[in-house]
Amino acid sequence: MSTGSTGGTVSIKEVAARAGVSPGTVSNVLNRPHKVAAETRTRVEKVIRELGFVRHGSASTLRAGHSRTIGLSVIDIGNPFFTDVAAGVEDVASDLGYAVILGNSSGDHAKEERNLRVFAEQRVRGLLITPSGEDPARLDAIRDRGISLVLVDHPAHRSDQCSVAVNDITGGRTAADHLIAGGAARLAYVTGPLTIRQCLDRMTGAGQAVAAAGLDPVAGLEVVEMPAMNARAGQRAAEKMVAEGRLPDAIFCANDLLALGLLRGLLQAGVRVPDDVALIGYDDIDFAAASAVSLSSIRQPTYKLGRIATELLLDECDNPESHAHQQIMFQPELVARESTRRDR
Amino acid sequence: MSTGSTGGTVSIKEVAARAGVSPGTVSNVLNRPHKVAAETRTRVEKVIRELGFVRHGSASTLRAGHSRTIGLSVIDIGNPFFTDVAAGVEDVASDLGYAVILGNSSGDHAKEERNLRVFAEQRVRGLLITPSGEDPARLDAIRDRGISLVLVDHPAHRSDQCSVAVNDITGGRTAADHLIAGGAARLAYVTGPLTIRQCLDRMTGAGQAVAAAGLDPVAGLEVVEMPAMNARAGQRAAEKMVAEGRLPDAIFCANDLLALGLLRGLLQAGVRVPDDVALIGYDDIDFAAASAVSLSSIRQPTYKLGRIATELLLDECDNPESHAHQQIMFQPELVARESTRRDR
DNA sequence: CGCCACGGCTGGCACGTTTTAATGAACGCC
DNA sequence: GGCGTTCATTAAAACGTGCCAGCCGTGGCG
Repeated sequence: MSTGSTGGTVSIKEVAARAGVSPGTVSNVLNRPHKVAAETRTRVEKVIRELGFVRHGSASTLRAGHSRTIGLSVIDIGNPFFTDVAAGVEDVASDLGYAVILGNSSGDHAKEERNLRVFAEQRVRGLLITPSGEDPARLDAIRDRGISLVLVDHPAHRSDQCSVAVNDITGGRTAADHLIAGGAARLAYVTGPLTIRQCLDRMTGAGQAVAAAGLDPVAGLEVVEMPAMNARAGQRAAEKMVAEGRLPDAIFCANDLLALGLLRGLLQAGVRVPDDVALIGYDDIDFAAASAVSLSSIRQPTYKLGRIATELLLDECDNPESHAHQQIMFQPELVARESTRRDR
Repeated sequence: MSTGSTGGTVSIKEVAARAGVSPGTVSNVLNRPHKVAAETRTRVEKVIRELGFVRHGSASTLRAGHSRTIGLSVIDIGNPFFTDVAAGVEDVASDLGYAVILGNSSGDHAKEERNLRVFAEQRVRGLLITPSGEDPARLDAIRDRGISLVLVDHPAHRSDQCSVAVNDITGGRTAADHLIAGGAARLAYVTGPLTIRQCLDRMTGAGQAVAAAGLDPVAGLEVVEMPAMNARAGQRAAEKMVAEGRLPDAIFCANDLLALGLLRGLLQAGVRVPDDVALIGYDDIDFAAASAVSLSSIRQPTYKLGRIATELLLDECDNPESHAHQQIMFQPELVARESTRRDR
């Protein structure tokens, strides 16, 4: 522990005075050490340590015109999918000296708007966003403000923008194919709002699989749309389907939270999984493997999504000339477990 | 959508010019609207909208001497416990116009240090921290810098500081009592590093229960210390205990992630839960109820923890005089499920 | 009628940093 | 020995906002 008991805050000026140099030199020590004579540099660094000086980020941002923070706007921080993404983001950002400002929209459009405003006020260097709705104009407005943008889990609709996504149509088709291969002829798709692109794409993929298998495109895929995408909504969906007495052969859930809730609801109602109904989720969150009946799912490279998105973003920020915009699309992967075991 | 196509950034000065007032008046409109005549105010507000002006947070921070951001330092953002806390924090902060900067230490002391440095650079108004180790001096150093501090999930050791915690000793005792009441005589405690206070306290509580039940204080509570507190560590603990062939009557895990991993490991090894071994976790995360054998646990008011911590912090920031420091201690609650069912 | 009070607004300085042009010192070269 | 060159450092001007002192005009009161 050093002597830095200055009580308040210590500025570059005080460091300069104590080290017998000008403030400019201290600034150089901080930002362009190579431009400073070795002896001077070590002397200044010593004073910095002694005084416990830490650079005033706001002053720096104000002068430099840009900050060392990025914004991360997600739809539901309670969903392990986004948590994994956030972990990837945080790791990369932290390594490169950036701070991450977290914004959780809870699917609420107004709240997302408010978060974006906060990001704008903070003059974040860049923004990672999982847009909750289709609204290109709003995103363009942000870009016009000079804030770099990378779409996370959402393909870009223009080539001058980075995005990192996973093919949800393929994922939906893979899931439905798997269920059909297991012998299901009547499928249900339990989803969140279909205004969410992911939900819609996964449905599209499932529809393709149903059609390709020669099943009835309407009766073959019943769609159950819930207002939320958490475990509670899944449980309610189960209760609803059981109450209405029309259970399909197999159920595909738009994410694992829905699937886990649904699973619980089915089991409580005495429905056996996979014997009575097969079940598959989406995301392959950690808890999918540990559930009552281990849950089949579609795995996405979540952590990697966060890492790569952040790398793209910071590359765009730090090397604006050499940066090449990329739209990266990963392919999801089937993870078959007990909930779709076919030996029935 | 307004006409705000200024391309770059628009300052208070331009707003002032366009509205025919001085910059000071615009500042007043933003910060002390009541000091401005209604007519002038609406005119300025109109221009603000038209130009798409958004306040430069850094300039504001620099001048005002404090920012509208708070730091949140957690140990593992992948743990639903912390996610719930973060959700509570985000909700309150967002409501009061504060931005949350997220720092995830992953239990890494150096990384936590680095995050604290970033927080200091950003001149966060306050800091919510779940300290990963006992190091009061470091926290005091932060307070000396004038940054308000609220300890989350950790009782304060001094009365001039706010903290929000849950009684872990009680929780540990409750868990062990429950296992003993179920007929267990030989308990094991599977935990993360005992340098973590929570792990230690829960062990202390369990030890009290063992002693109170008249069991052997040594043989009655075997301690298995793992380097991490996630599902993987839990699974490894199970494999280890099974391999060594000495399974206790009941296992108490320091958190649900460990317990879920352990549960999976036990089931894979053919050990029946609760028939062969009873199992209880800690935190009562959402997924505890949905696991293979639904998991008994100790519930903590997680979301509330985050909310109240943030409310205390922002009260301390915004009303420094009237603020009364509080050390809040919640009591945890037993949630009994299948994994400790006693009819064996 | 003169004076004061007050509401409403303006002007300008300060916050801490970065950056650019200028300054000084040291040095080799014609 | 003067001169250009290089290197290390300095002085000063921004960046956009918040705050304070002060200005002006109006209206009430003695």
